[in-house]
Amino acid sequence: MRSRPAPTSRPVSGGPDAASEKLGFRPLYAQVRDRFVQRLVEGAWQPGQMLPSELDLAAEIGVSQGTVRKALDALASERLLVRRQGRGTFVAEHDEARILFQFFKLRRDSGERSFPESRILASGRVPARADEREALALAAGDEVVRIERIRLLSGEPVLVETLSLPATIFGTLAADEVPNNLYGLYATRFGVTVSRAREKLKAVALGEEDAAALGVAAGTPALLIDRLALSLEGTPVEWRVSRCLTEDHHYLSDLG
Amino acid sequence: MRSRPAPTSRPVSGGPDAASEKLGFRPLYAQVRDRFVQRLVEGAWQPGQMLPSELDLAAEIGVSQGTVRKALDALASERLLVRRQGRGTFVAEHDEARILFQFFKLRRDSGERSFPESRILASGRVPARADEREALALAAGDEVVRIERIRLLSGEPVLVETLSLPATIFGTLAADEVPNNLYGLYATRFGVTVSRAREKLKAVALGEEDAAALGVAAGTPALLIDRLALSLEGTPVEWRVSRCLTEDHHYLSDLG
DNA sequence: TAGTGGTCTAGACCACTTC
DNA sequence: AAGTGGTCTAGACCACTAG
Repeated sequence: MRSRPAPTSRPVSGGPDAASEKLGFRPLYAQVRDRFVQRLVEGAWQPGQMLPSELDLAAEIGVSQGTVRKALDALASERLLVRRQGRGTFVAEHDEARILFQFFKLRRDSGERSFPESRILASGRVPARADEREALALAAGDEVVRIERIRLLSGEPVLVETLSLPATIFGTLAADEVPNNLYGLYATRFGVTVSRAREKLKAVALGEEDAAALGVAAGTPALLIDRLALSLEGTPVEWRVSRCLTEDHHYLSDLG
Repeated sequence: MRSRPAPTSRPVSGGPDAASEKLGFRPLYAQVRDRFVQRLVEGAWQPGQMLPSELDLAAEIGVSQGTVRKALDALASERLLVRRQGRGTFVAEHDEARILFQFFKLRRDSGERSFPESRILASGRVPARADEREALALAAGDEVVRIERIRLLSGEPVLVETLSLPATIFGTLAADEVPNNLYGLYATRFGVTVSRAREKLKAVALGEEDAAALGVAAGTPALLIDRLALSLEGTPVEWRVSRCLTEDHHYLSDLG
């Protein structure tokens, strides 16, 4: 686990050494965590796969079980792994349940939540606009896959959204293969795991087109959600701007 | 620490016992955590106060240092305690910096965030309306302290809000003593710690009064934030409905 | 220098799941 | 019964802060 001296058979007995020579100090369990993340990024550990037991991992790396445990617990709290007592530790999957819980904050006012169905309005690979280049950190001349769709809850249209994806990653995405659960597709087809996102919310008046698509009058107030989704490595992989009707729905945010 | 047998001098040697007799199983560190929360609720540990060291607490309760550590770490992750290496463990305070970070999600579009100043429009103790009774779980005939105020960022009015507080707790709150940082006052004057809140967001069109107060045209889209704040014990202590202009501001939500 | 929290280890036992 | 993660303990040492 240390970065400099060649590990002998039983390397670590106290704390870190190479790390403490520098000013920065990175605990052993954090280094182990990073090593595990690397395996996820490389795809050595696939979604749904069961990891070796804590003791096996500890023996392989040459640290104690407790240190491996801290690393695995950290990754579980980041929702990259799922731990189940008696069964094992697994790589998290982007199934609908997880998306619904982690990334979909819109609820019926009654409190129930359901996964929205989607209807594609337009889709294609086009040169990135300036705002798309800025959001996704692209260079001039880069392309994006741009998707416009409408989403319905219980059959009612509640939002229209525009998605912009870097063509360098998603260039081969065809319009007719856009599923309801996009993040699952990103993972299985492109090996990209969306691990977190930041959303900026505003209130706006709907324009003519959006209003028509949603079947309401132009000028109707709508919740604007500007989402930037980041991969495991922290690079932006999706920019999504949604305009939502909030007559019967709300965005739920838990603080604290 | 066990709930049934009278503890002798050195009680615990393995795991829980009384707990495992029942179907439910509550780990030792969770019981220790609960015991610490109780001290916070009772006010035995005051905001800003330094706690005894881990070893002292462990000796007092009769568990190992590691178990006390897990309990303290849990409370620190709930932001009820603040731990600082080399200094000690302290009871968290509701200073402006914490409020700004934990409860105030409105940002300038430029990204900077600042604490808004407040201007009281109206304030008084009145019978609770039906919606207030429902939000705060009050009974018919109960009273609330209702406050209407406007808040400004960099001198610009950005939101109007209505706060409803149970009079049973905050009945003695006078209009002229409402500070900018309310949660700090709740803690110091009423012994109530706001530990978490849930917010529901919608987009609405401003009514005549709100629009006039904010100096914009009626019908301007605004972000409606409906916040219910909960105390340490989990009881609702404040209901707050804000209408925010989002021309130059947005609500920031981090997912993942 | 002393005291605090933070890390790491080692080993025992408990709770849960599966065979 | 075997294997997994979860809890608990005990003790050593490290990093940070303050007097």
